[in-house]
Amino acid sequence: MSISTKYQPKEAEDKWYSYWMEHGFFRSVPDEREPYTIVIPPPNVTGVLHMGHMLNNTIQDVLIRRARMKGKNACWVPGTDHASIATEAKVVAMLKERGINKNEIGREKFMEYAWEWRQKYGGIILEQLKKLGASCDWDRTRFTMDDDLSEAVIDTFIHLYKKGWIYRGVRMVNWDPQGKTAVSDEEVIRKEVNQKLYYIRYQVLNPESLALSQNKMALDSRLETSDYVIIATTRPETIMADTAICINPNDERFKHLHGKKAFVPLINKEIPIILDEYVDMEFGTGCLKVTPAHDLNDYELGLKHHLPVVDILNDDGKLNEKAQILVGEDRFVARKKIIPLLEGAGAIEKIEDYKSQIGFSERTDAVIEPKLSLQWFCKMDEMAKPALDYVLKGDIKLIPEKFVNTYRHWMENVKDWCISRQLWWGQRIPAWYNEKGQWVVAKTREEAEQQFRAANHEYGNLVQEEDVVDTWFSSWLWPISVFDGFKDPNNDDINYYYPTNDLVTAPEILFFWVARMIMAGHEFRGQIPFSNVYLTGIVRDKLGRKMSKSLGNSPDPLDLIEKYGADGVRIGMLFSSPAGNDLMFDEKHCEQGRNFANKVWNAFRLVKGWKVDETLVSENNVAIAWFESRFNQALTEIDSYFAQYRLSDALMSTYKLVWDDFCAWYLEMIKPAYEQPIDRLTYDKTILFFEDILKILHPFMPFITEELWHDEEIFKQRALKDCCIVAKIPDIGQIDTHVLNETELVKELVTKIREIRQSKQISPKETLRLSVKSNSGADYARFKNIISKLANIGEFSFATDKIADAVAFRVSKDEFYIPLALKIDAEAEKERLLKEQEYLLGFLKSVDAKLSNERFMQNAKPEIIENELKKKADAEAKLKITVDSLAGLAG
RNA sequence: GGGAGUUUAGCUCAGCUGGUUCAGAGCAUCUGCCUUACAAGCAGAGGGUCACUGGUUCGAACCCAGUAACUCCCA
Repeated sequence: MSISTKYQPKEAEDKWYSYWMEHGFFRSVPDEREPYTIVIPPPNVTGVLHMGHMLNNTIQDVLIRRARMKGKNACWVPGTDHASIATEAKVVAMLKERGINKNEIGREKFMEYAWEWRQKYGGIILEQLKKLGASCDWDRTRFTMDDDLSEAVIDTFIHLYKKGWIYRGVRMVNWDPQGKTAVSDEEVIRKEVNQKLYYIRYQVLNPESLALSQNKMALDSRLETSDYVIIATTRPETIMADTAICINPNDERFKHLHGKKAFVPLINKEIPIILDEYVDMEFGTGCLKVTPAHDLNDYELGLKHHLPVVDILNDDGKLNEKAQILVGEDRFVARKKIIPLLEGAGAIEKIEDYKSQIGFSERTDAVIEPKLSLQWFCKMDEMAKPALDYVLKGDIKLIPEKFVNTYRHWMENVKDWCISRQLWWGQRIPAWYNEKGQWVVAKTREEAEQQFRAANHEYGNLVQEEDVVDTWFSSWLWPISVFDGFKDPNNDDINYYYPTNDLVTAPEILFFWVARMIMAGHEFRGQIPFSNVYLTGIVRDKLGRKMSKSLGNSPDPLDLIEKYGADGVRIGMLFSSPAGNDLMFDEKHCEQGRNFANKVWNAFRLVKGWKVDETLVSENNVAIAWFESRFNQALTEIDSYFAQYRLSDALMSTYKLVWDDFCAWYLEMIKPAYEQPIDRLTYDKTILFFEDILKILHPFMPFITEELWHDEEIFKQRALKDCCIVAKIPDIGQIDTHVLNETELVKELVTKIREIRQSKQISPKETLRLSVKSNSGADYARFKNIISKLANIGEFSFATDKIADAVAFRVSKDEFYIPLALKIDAEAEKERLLKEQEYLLGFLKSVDAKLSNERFMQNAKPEIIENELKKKADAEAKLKITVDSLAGLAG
């Protein structure tokens, strides 16, 4: 035999991926078949493939390949999203390297560079997906900033604005001072950070001196009072923005402060002491400084108590004139510099170490600043209702189901969506301003002018809104826009492919992507966008840490593919990755996957080496009948696992069918002796089995299966388009439970004999004699060949009585004897039998206890009782054999 | 602080509405094998007080209550 004992993935992978592409197997166009559609969660254009993508896309590819092989018209739409913040950051960095400043070149020029960047690097991740074997319809590749998709974004913006669901308002947003843009809650990563908690004294105004407050002398005397409040803060640089001190009205310690005022240190600003039960008496000093411009909770408190808002920070995080001191300093520098100032003023009580959660920008890693700003918002409440109902009614299934609770919780407490971003890379908001700051929403300048004209407003120098919309405002349209459902709402594609079938994504984006796609589906098509949402877990390392670039604990997927083959890595990802559970990634799984591919490869080599002798008569009919039934039984299991989206279980069933049943049992049963030929019937049947095995393996391991599929020696020459990728998954055939059950007994028998060899140190090469006393009615005669071959039995006989001087053992109710030249250790044998007897008696006792319990007999279902009776009968039969054997030993 | 989830073999996980021989799988471990398909392998074996405590029940890994530890989401 010439082929290698080891499967070499590399060559097969390149060859077959190109072959599939050339022959258009990934291509889908509407036809009369049932569609099966998946739209890819578009990866970020700036991204490179990471382990999360590997898992996610392996799952999608398994689903899509299986659907294709089930005869459906399978369509997997690929693409990328434009990721405004990340991409803009990359482009800015690129320009900086070339010595270009974004603001100097202006918007239009910047966009040219950005497109240039995206042209160059934007496709990397899709190329990487091909290495994995992803069978996407690449002709349908879309990008969220393609003209059509962008137009859809603008049109939907206008549509929602007209409905009154988009509005402008001042809100506290998460401000990224480095990216100089608002980011959504979901783009803020909270991390525990070691900080300091500063205890700062605020002088309390002495009311007795109030009357004298007009002159400076009097002010000094007022400040001389020893009465002060202490607040605890992690952000001393914001004290200049304080507009109140808040205490809990129930706090006995501070009753004397009710109705008084305090002074902000350093700037001596007078602020009221207000009362609110919001303040936690246990935390810090029980006194809270209220800084409405720089803290979300304080902002709400400020609204409630009608406090002024003093914003002391610029967009870049530096202090402005309103701070009065440290103007122009960065917030962190200011924090350092203000401490000595406060110390000098005697305002620092103490400083403690403190741990707290701080928000960081996902994109720039800058500390997020809560900031008040004028933003565009999309109202969520009305859209949330139907989107929630789809899931609660089960029109859309979340897998695993536990996410329904989380989904409901979020949808019932949904907040309006801040959709504007202070960036250029993205769809520019279609709002137009005149010189007076009046504005309209319109698709074009001309339309805007018309609207201004109609309203009798000036429209000489209209300026378009500078901000773009959030990237998710494109992504939520994805399942519709990839099929041009906005541009041409009644086209063949959208009518055929939409609603799509499955969406495979991460639970982290259940809300800001999945939920919003459901909203968009309802709002713009009156339909769900997909029927099932399969939520994958997070890929973690062995220690349970999330894989991330910063930790450096993530292997490069392409290196893994290089090392273990794409098939091996796919298998590795799917092992132990039940839906919704995190996956503790271990390279060992990939190794296991590679080993499995190699196993299939070698099984193939075995079969390939056989020569057929047409004159031989098959002796393998039982083996063939058994494997046929076993195969169909496994198919049933696999189908049911797929129906439940339990892919790792489906894979495991397939793995065991191939490795254990086919390789370890079936092939060993039928394998001719070395260099001996095989009969025609067995050979042909085995080839058919092999072909079926390749088919069920294909969704998991596309490359090796396609490679073997085209072996001309075994399968003859295939037509150009006769490929495994489009082969039909076998239908489930008949299952003969009788042969399955009897074979299980035979397998157990063979294992027992092997065990006896091992324990008595008898070489597998030494033939043994076996006598069978079948009490169960199982027909061991028809398994004679199999048993002889697998257990190396030379003489096979049937007995009606016990045989003395032989190793005796039992499988189920049947008795077996192996006469040995060795002496049987009667004592040890007796001990073994006594132990068995003891166990059986105990077991019987427990069964009898149930059967003699009146309440059990009354309450238990009939089939349970029947089963207990059967257990009793079985145990009694076994007991009798054991007792007889003991008697024989004694005699 | 609010919500959700997890805890079963050394590791990763199954275990459906409680009822099949003192709980299953894969990996890892141990023992014996280079038996001409495969050492990326073959054959065999060992390994668990189902987190803890109590309750319901004829019967609990499974249901209920409490405790502990961990994880995630929201504030």
